[in-house]
Amino acid sequence: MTDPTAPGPLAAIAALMADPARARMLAALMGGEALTAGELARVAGVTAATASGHLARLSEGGLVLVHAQGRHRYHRLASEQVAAAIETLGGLAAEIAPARSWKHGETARQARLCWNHLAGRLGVTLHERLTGEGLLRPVPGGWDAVPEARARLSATGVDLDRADAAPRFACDCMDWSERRPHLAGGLGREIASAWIARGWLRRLPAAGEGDILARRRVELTPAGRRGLKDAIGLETA
Amino acid sequence: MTDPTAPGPLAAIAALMADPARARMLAALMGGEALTAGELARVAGVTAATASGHLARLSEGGLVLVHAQGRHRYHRLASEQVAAAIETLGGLAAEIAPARSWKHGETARQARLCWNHLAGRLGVTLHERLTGEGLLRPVPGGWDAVPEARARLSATGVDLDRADAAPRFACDCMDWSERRPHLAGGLGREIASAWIARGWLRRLPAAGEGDILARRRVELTPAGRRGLKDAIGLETA
DNA sequence: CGAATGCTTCGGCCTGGGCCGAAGCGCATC
DNA sequence: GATGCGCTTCGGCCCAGGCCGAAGCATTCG
Repeated sequence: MTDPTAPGPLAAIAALMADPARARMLAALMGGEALTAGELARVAGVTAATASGHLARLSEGGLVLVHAQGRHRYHRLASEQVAAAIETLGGLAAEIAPARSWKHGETARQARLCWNHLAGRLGVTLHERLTGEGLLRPVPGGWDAVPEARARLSATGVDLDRADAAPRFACDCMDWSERRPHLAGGLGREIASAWIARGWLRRLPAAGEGDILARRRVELTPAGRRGLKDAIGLETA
Repeated sequence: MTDPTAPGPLAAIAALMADPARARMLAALMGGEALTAGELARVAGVTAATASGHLARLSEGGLVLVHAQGRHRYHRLASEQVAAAIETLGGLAAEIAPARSWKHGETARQARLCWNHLAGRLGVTLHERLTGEGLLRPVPGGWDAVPEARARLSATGVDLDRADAAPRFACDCMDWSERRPHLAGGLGREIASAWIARGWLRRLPAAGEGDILARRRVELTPAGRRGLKDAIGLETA
């Protein structure tokens, strides 16, 4: 009945992440953007042929979704769960591996994207502020926003209707660099996209060739710093 | 400077989990007990020689700690982080893989151990109860227990001094089967060990040959059911 | 209708690493 | 000490799978 050579579900998923080229692709996709096969081949450092094989395995394995558009094929992470798994594994790697692997990690610790939401010190601080002030209240499976929180966030351009429509309004995602939760779910996604659109957050260029965090780096702009202070009283270092 | 053939930190960690035999070993260690090399060889379904090689890699990779005692060598998971990574990856696997891989999973969804703390519906319900009632209050990086919570938990045999001594008093660990957080940290550990010692929780035997959740299964005893109701008003299904 | 571009498929090469049996080593027991 | 047991090391076998270049489809553009 059961195939004795079956790798087992955990090993099968881990194997998809266990190849350096695929790992680099997944890391790049943690920036939240959908990337073409060619772009992913470049970040992985392999030829198009090799990349194509890897991407086929990733999408067949359910980690990545593909969307053909013209002669391009756009790839993105399949779900919040996938992002959480990569983030968690990355955190473990950072803890275990020699620090040199992450020598460019300092700027990313300040602020970075975790798929579609905000991570790093900024993401964690935001989470602590919102939950500590009672603006978010614990509900089964996550958090709910009190009316005042909705009003204040709405004023920063966050689309709360779209956040409400998500399967999860707000839940936690463990932040590897801070070892504390940051905000995920519909609200986390809308906050990140609104603040980027508003110019409060800006994507940063890669720190160098083969920068594994390349597509995830963001920084808080001066306007963002002022805005956060005014809107929710968040003082940033 | 940087070795171009280096697998990258994420891939290196994933590779350790990507082998079926190693994955079964790690799954067994999620039960929280320290197991000998021989026991792990058996659960992995390989000879002692092969198991020895795997265990060397796991400990060199930092996922597992070894403790020699007489002619036995006891192995256990290295940290909360490692447990969290395995749990998250397992959750992803459960979401993606066909349900048949987890046909015996139903009992484990009710209650199981996640390394040293309680998971499954019971673990999640407990978390919701404690946070929802205000017995645990959000603090930066986790939760703190209000005095009444300390008194009530203490009455169930939980050693709060040992919980306080842990690097984290109480924090969240994402539960794969429920997709909600359960309680980890020092408090999570002490709760699990106290309630097992008190006979409120009982370890269950494996559901069959090659049961990947074998060493993690627990059940709430009738005494435990009554005790939880009396102590913290937790009604269990 | 070519020609260029993005991507996939195919075939062949090659290495990493999983597997075992046999032998070796250390501890515990007698 | 001698014997037994748990575990590791060594040597050799074998195969999954990563890599590429070349060729084959699509799509878009001139």
